[in-house]
Amino acid sequence: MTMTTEAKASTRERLLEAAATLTYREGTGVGIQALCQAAGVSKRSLYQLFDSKDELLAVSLERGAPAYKAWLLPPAGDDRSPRERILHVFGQLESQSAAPDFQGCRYLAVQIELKDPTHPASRVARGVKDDLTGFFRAEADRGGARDPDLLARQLMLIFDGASARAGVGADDLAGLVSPTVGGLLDAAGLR
Amino acid sequence: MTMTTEAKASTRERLLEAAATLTYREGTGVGIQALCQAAGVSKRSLYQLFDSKDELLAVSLERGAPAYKAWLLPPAGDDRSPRERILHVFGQLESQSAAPDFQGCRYLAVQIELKDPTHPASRVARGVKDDLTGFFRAEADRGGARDPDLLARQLMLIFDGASARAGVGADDLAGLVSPTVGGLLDAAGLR
DNA sequence: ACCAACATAAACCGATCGGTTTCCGCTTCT
DNA sequence: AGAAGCGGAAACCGATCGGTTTATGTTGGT
Repeated sequence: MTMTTEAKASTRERLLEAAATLTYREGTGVGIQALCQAAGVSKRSLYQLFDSKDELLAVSLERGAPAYKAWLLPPAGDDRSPRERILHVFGQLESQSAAPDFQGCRYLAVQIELKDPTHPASRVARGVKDDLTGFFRAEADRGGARDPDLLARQLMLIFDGASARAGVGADDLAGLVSPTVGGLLDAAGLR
Repeated sequence: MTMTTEAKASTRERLLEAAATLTYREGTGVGIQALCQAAGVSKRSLYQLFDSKDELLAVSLERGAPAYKAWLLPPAGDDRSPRERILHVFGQLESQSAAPDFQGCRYLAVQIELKDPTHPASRVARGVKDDLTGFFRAEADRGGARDPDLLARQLMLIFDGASARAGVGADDLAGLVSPTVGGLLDAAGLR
């Protein structure tokens, strides 16, 4: 057997990483030539690892999702209150928005750029967004919100709005997100 | 004189209209071939009316801005309260979001698609967004909000968030926007 | 009736698109 | 050492990109 475990997984990983980086910075319209060059991989290798550019984008987005969630969401077995756990998410967003290369939530951007909701990458993006909505609703529920579904939708409104505004450089979110979310949680009666 | 008034303005107008329609539906990446075909105009005419595709996009966006504002904002000499005037904007957004071909705010989409903020079309889009922010701030001020600047930023958060969420089909905004904005206005002490 | 301006269709330009194929070097196993 | 296969470089495919040019109407003014 040829080292089944431990694997370096290099060529595929480099492609996925390059796809993640370049499509975020330049949009989903980046050429596969640029992708391959950035990854140091030949087009030949690309097309024997993936069926198409679309699939590469989708897999790249999907592979990055767990890390994104792990970074955005609080640990599962957290002892903090739902309120604090929800605010944690927005704190992460706000801190990320300070980065010089921040361009907003990549999953939202992908859905906007690829107008077609049936595009594989768009489907993956929608799934990630749905997961975040689910987190909000679960916490809203746990915190005894008056209308957990409504609160979850409101939080997503703020999340995507903040992400988009900061992503296009229209706002830096400083002193904006926390009070807004706080007000929402108060109004929802989140204990 | 060759009919200075009354003008049919056909060729240029058709191009601007086609640009508005197609870039909204398909994104800023549409080819000029498709643009010309939709407008029933030759590429030659395009390039003697505009310097480049980028300029065409920018002019198209700019030409549509007054109509957009007229539709979105309440009449200038309105006798309604600031609160009602602000809610009018969100009512318009919500009603627009029901349309089957709604894809979110085109000015936000343009900024996200063209990552480059110096792109002429991106500059135009930013200007329109700034105008809306200015409207919110003016109304917040007039209504005696505790912190008019903060309220304006919050309202833009909601506006862009709602536009993006509805645009990608993640939410239909029904029963979501009005209570959320209402809560914000209450919290800001808008009389 | 003639002329000038404008708009069209279509060929053309070099560059790039997504995707395929050929060739060749390098590693790795036997 | 020899065989097998992975992966990189690069040519190649037809199509399209943004943009230019030529040649052919078509129109309206005098």
